[in-house]
Order: sequence, then C-alpha cells, then structure tokens
Amino acid sequence: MAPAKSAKKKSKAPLVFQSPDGKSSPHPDLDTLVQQTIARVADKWTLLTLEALDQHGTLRFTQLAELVDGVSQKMLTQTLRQMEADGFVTRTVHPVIPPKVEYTLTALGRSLGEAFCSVWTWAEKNYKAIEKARVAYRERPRISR
Amino acid sequence: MAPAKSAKKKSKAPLVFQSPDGKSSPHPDLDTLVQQTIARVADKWTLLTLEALDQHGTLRFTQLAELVDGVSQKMLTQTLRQMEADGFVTRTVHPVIPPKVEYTLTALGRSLGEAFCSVWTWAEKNYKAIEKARVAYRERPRISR
DNA sequence: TATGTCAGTTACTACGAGGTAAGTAGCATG
DNA sequence: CATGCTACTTACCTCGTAGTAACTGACATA
Repeated sequence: MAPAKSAKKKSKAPLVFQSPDGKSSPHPDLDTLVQQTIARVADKWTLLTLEALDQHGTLRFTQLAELVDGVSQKMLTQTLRQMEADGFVTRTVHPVIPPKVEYTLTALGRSLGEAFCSVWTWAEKNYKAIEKARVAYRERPRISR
Repeated sequence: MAPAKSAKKKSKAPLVFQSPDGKSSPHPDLDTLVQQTIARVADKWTLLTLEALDQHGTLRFTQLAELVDGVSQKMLTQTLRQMEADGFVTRTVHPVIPPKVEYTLTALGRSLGEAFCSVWTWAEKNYKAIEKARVAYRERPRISR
C-alpha cells in the first residue's frame, strides 16, 4: 500500500527536519549525512578492527587477522582499505621481503574509538537486561492466538 | 551474519582475551556477548527508529513510517518487533477501528539513545573530516601503477 | 630447484537481507 | 455494496555481501 518509493516522495516534504523544538539541522542534509556516517562506521569488521588497534597500538596484517576473530583476508583487506580511505588508520608499507605492512589508528580513528566507548559500556551494563527482556517477551501471555 | 565457524577454529588460541593490560573480561565470553549486543543494536533501521522515537516521544505506526525515511512496512514491523522483544520499546494496542498502535521508548531504550548520543555527536563533528580524508585518499599520489 | 613467508588479489559461489506488492480484518462512510 | 482507513502478514524475487580457496610476487633459505 505505502511502498518505500511513494514514502520517499512523501518525505521530500521535510517532515524529518521539522523537529518541533527547532533544534534541528542548519541545513536539511545534516541528518542524512550523520546517518550515513554512522551506517558506515557501525560495521562489524570496522568496529572489531578499531577495537584491536585501539588496544594494541600498531599491528601488522597477520596480527590483525588473528586478533579480529573470524575475519577473512578478503574482508580484513577491504575493511582496512575503507578505514584508511576514511582517515581512521594509517597504512605503512616497509619495502622489505617478505612484505611488512603496519596499521595504526589516526587521531580521528582514536576519537571514534572513544565515541564508541559509551556504547561499549552501555552494552556491558545492559546485555543482561536485554536477555531478560527477550525471555519475558517469549514467555509473555498472549491474549489470543 | 556470523557463520565464520571454520575461521573460529583458527582463533582457538584466545588471543583476543589476553589483553595486555589485564583489564579484560572476567570470563572469555563477555567480549563476544558485548559484540553481539552491539551488532544487534547498530542496525540501520533500529538506529533510525530509535532516533525518531527519542525525538518525538510516542508515535503511531504510520507516523514512524513517515519519519523513518525509506523504510518499508515490512522492515518497520520487523524492527519494531525486535526492539520490543529486546525491551527498547513498548507497544500499546488500542482496540479501536481503524486500529491504533502506539510505540514509546522504555527506560532501556532511552539509555541506549543516550549511549549512541556520543557517536551521533562524533559523527556531527567529524563527517567533514571523513569527507576530506576520502578526497585526499582519492587524489593521493600513487608511487606505482 | 623447491619451499616458505607476508600481504594481499581474484574468481566463484551461496546465503539471506530486504524490496515489492498483494492480501487480511473490521467497521465507517458515501 | 464498494471503497477506505490502519496496521499489519505473506509470498515472491532480486541483488549484494561475504565466505572459500586458489593464485601472485619477490626474495631467503635448505
């Protein structure tokens, strides 16, 4: 009935940006920009890689492959390239044989790690509450069915 | 999402949990638990829905469908059910015709919103830096090609 | 000459997330 | 009696993500 496309057309009228308190974006795209940024950054491998680098400082490719649990070479490369492009890590190639490539967080990368710290802390504090809520939801008495 | 079982074999040596500062988990699964929690929570539609509810308080289904830009009915329902099961929102059905269903954040949901606030703030502050980094990466002089 | 090392790249493939659209319930209104 | 409203559910199908595994390059060592 209301497919996404027609919904998108509808939201061209800037409903999202008419926040009632008036503290919304200076220009209509800020929200979108921020959302894209978060979507980009809130990726599984990116987060795990960020954590590994944050904890251990400088790391080589194979060290990261061991630390980031379950990552494939392909995804690790992809993730690191992306993080490099976004300015979160520096990639230092030492032209020796066998190759030696070192990855380190930039200031931007470190600040991202700090920002995610509160989410991390939140998860530590609340994962039990979520588990409880899930159980309660499952056991929940159903009026009809 | 995390099949990666064959890769897990490799990481039998608990490298991840031997954090050098010794401030790591009391038991080896905390890290995993927290990561799963974050992976669950750091979902596009969940984040956008969370934001909409955080900003506007109580909302009906169609209001959410308008506010959460680009979401399909299917995904909105799915997201809301999940958030309800996880204890982030309450779902109130008013038995009237036509149906009226209202969604509100729980305390847990609001605390999640607060935790993500720092990431949100970070994104607001740094999306320009990321954009700059991307341009720099693209324009970057290549030694060989 | 063969084998190992590190840091990838590439081709092939499969799975599943998610989009689209139609169906459902129950009553109110024209 | 047909259409519309709200809040979904369901079936179908596509497209992208990511896993697997083999291959590369340049040299060092046995």
